[in-house]
Amino acid sequence: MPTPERTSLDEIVDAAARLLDEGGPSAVTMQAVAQAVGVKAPSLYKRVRDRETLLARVGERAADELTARLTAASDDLNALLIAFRRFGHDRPEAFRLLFTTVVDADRLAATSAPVLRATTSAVGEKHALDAARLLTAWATGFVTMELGGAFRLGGDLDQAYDYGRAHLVASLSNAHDGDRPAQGS
Amino acid sequence: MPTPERTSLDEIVDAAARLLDEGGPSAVTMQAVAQAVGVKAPSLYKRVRDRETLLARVGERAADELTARLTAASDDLNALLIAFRRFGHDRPEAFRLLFTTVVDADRLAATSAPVLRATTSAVGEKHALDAARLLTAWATGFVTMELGGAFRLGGDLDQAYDYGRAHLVASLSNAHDGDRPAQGS
DNA sequence: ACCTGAACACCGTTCAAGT
DNA sequence: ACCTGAACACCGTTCAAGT
Repeated sequence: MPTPERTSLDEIVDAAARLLDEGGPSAVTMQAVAQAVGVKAPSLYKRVRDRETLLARVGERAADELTARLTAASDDLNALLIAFRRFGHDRPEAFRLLFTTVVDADRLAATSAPVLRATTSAVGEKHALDAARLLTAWATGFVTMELGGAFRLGGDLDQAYDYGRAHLVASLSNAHDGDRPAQGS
Repeated sequence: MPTPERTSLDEIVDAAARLLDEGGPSAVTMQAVAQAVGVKAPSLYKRVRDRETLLARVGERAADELTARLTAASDDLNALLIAFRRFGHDRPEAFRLLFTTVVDADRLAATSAPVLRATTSAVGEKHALDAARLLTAWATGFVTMELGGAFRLGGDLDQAYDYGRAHLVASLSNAHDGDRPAQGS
């Protein structure tokens, strides 16, 4: 006689994401997740291999949310960089998880797509990937250091981000003109 | 009758750093550290408050090593950026720990000093801190993403780092001329 | 004064037994 | 077919007892 399902993978990942946001990775215990969805810890292993893959699922959700935010930023470099940092502020633990767990190649490509479109129109196809890596590395490092408290030499961090963003966007727009199609062609 | 000391804080932190390098944070158990220095786990609590502060000590060592490497890079922006990445490659787990644990302000200032000297001569005092943050954020993000496997859209990562480094150093050198003292004055 | 065995609370995970 | 209690191995940490 089959027992009715008392939860689902979706509900489990939801609960894990909520616990992560509220208390960091150490708060995501199998027991806490189980209690949040109304079962006992061993039942979770019917839906998920182990804690590590559960956290990987949470990381995938975070990647998808970031992709949605970046896609909504409409291929504008400044808007993309601002949306990226805002995601880090809104969901710091999810942001950290993104760069801790390994995300699959397809999802990675989806997240990168809006940035690549924007850099392609800024510096041309030839250097679009290099430019995208320059921008995402900078933004990732800035937010990582900001969240980790590594920026404590004074000054306004909003202004520091603006400085870097303006500098990068301007210098990318000015660079590599020779590699872009001539204007008006 | 006093028992002779069978270990020391230095030896304990050494062992923890070695375990971190070899197996990541999860390999740094109090039992493994204790065994490595020849005592039982409870004895560690005579020298260190708890595991978290032990990892903080390891992080401080890593910060000091990075400071030494950057100081040896002699205030040249390109050399600094290359040395920074090399540290990440040589000690990936220590690198990650640096941006996970909170390092104290004095040590942070010491690590930043060589970079600030180099950016001061590149863009002038007024924007030295902004420029230092731009460079360290980029390098931190690049190495973090590289170590985490977030760069998988193809291409040579050495070349990608060169691209970013050359772009940043050149654009910083060209920018802010108005804020620097006139040449030869 | 340092070290240790024993104990405690808390993990992740497995599995036989229930329905 | 899903759920659970019980159990296991393994953590970090405390503390009374040893020397």
